[in-house]
Amino acid sequence: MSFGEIHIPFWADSGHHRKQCIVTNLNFWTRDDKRTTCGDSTEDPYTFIGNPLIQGFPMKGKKLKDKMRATFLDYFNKRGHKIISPYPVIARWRDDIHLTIASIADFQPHVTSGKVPPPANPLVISQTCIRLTDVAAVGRSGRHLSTFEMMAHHAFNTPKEGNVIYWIDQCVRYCDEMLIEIFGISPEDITYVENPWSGGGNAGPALEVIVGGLELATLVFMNLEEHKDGDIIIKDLKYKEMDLQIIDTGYGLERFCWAAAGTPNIYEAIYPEVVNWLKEIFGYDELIQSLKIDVDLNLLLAEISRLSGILNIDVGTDVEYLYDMLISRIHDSGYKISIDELKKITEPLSSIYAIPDHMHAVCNMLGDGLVPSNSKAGYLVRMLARRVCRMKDNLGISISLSNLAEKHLDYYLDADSFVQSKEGIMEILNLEEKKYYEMIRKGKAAVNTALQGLDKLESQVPDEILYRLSEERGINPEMAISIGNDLGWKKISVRVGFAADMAARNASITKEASKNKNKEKEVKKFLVAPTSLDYYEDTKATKFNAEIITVMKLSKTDVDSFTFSNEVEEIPQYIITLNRTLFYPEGGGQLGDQGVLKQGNSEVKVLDTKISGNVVLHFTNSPLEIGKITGQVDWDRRKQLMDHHTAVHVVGGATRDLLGPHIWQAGSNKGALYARIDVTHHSRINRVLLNDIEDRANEIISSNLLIEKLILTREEADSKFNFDIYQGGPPKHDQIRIIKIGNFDIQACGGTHHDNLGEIGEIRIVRTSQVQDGVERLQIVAGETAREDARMQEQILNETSELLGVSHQELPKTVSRFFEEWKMQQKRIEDLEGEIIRLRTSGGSNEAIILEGVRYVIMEVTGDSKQMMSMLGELTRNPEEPTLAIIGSRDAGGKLIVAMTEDSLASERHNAVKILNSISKFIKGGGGGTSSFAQGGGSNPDGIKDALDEARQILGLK
RNA sequence: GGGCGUGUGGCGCAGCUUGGAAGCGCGCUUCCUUGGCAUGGAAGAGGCCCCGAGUUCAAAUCUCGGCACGUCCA
Repeated sequence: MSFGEIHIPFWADSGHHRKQCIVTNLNFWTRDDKRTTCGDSTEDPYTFIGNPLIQGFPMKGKKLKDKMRATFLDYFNKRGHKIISPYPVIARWRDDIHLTIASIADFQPHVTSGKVPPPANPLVISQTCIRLTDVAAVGRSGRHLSTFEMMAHHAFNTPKEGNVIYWIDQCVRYCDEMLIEIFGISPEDITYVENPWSGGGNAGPALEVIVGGLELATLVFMNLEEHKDGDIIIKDLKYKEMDLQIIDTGYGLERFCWAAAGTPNIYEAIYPEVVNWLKEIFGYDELIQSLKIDVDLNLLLAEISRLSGILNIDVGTDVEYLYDMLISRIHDSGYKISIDELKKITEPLSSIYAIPDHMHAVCNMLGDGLVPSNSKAGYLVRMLARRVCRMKDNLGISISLSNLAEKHLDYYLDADSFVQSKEGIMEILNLEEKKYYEMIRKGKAAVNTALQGLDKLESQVPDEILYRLSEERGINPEMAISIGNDLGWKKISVRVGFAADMAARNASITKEASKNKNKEKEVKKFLVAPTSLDYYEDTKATKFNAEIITVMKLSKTDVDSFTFSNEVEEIPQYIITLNRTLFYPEGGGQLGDQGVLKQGNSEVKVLDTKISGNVVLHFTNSPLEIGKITGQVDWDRRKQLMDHHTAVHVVGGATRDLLGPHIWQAGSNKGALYARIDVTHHSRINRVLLNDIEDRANEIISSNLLIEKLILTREEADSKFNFDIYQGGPPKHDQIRIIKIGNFDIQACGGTHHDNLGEIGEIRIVRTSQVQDGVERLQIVAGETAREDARMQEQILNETSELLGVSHQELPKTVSRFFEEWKMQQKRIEDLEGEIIRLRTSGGSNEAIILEGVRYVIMEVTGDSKQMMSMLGELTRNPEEPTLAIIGSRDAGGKLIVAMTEDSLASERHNAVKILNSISKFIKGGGGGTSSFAQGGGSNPDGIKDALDEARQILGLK
């Protein structure tokens, strides 16, 4: 028996036979003797359209989903499965994925690795998932969704410990019984296709459950893990059997709904109200009537769904190519319509279908407290929002994003269960829509500029231009072309295959990037006994006795493999490890402790402390002998670090309090000099708001709450608190340390904290900056540093006041007055210089000589090159008075400028560069320019006079 | 996390490739045209070319750093 084959008693008990599909060659199990295909092949059309497969669900939309979900949960609940509430759609407990892509993702990696027990066993759940890999197919294929609910029953077995809840046989029995008894599906219609699953380091046999041409569920029996000594080979990777064996199932809620509704596609089954609303606003019925085509629209749409199920729609697929495929198949099926008519029917529909799907994902993501951004998960929601904007613009309907969201929330979601309020979601979407249209507006200018060199009759736009517009300006190729058409390049179009090339280009760039990423520097492993971390017991203790385990000299490359903060004053030379320590190692954004280690009469400085695995590394300036030591942590610094760390929690809580539940810590850093916290927020935080946050934070501090420190298991922590305890990032251990400041702020955190809030004293928020769109950085100082900061500011003000001789209050006014005056005086100097030139060169002045219709002005002036320029402007700009001017200045090593009135007698007769080159040697320099204007400089200002004399000589003026 | 791009009168932008006199459109001021408005015409004011270093005789332009902003990919 080869891997992936599934032989269970149930097959014989229920009359199933194993067959091989004549199309896909896959093996499958069926009760139907005559069946030759597996059910999911190109020869298996949907049979349920217009003829519901699942009985007893006459409704559509949310009611249908609710009843379907309840039915599923109830079936498994009655069979011993505990119902688990769905997890958030933003996978904040993981650092490898942004979105919850499957129900099993809820339990990875902590439960699936065996470290943490599952919340219940067995369990049943209906998990909202978001997958954006096939987003291009949504609305077009008839079945793709970017957001869906994965209904699932899971069981976690540890056969080695004799603990098996159930395995393949029972799992299939549950599934089969439910489909037949609960959903009324006839037994002959069900096929189970053997199709083993692998991915993400795990693998196992699996069954795809196909009914009526539609894959309703997948049953995965995860029992293998990737291992270098594994004896099972799948897709060139070695696997071995796991201790933990998992029933991982996935039933597509929306697909069940579709099969129950029998609509031409999945969207009509779950979003009927919004689809009809959009059709009405767009005028879809009128469009169809005006086309005067003689086909049954429902049958045509069903046919498109069926064909799309066979054709592969991928991210890089060209829409044009798809239509070519589709139209020939539709002609084969006997429909007499042209490709243009087909496009007119389906193009608007693809948007009308995709909009509610995208809005469902957008509302779920924003509802979970996500803030749109230009990176990470925030970018994904922005991308979806922008797709919706583009689609509604293409449809030509004028409904705002927030209106779409409002409608969607009312029909399909329970905003009450969201972290973010309905108003919050709408506000964010209004901001997003504004940003989108601003991008389009700027994009128009960018397209115009980018196309400048292109002939208006040209039909091809160079690929590079389109790539750049898309990557730098967010203008996708279709949009760029359409803007170009409006701007006068009537003939240009997106070349066939461009989308695929662009996707390939992105893929190769990504591949290249990940290749470089894998070259990360190797961190030295320290294979010594774990250090006892005694700093948690009493965060105020600073003096301790311990024994040295190792002393290691650091080489240059060793030093480079660590990153030291700018608070580390000298480059460490040694690493000392101890059996126990009170030195807190850098972690959770809190910098490492400093201090000293003493041994007899020797004393070494601890410059920094880090942790590697569970070994604390003390970075020192000198070595010590193996043996006993006394350690002393620098308390002033530690106290400051604790002030800052606790302050960061308080400021984070205060910000969330005032700005809303979407405030999430995106990173933090706590040093002795200052601390900073990055928070997710959709707008810049101005000083007024910052003052409010600062006030709120100080208010909390003066309430002197108790700071509780709890140690819980991962299970306890997850069940007792919300996911927002993981502000500092996904948990890395199965023991969770909770820092609880009353009910104001509760977080999992490994840092050192005070016992009472009052010990911080005072918090000042110094400034904000933006780390990326949607992430604000608050720089804060607390405790002694806060007072020092205030003193420093005071000093700067004092010095400035003294300099200007005015009080603090007068400073802004005075400085701005000085700036204005300076500008006016610059202007005045320029005017006066012009006036001087005029005086020196007019009337009887001997510095201007007129020779054969050209005025020659050769003179020495004062001023830098900018000032000389404006003088020359005076001299040579008037075309009525052809002038050749040569002026020199002793400024900065000597400067010479030769200029003449353009297109005049003067410029006809002389060449500025030639004149300059023959006189610049006197100032030991060079220069250049155009034939009517040249400037140069040198290093010998005393040569100016000689240079000007030489010029007179050359020009025959002497 | 990685890449790319942008910052120039009040507003919107060009110039940067290849260093050599800071430009365009709208707006603003004054005047002319008109019964008035729309409009048309003429003249004019308004620039630390984001900040700081460097290269250079010379930087809006090239290099590096900072600040602000945009965008794509994972």
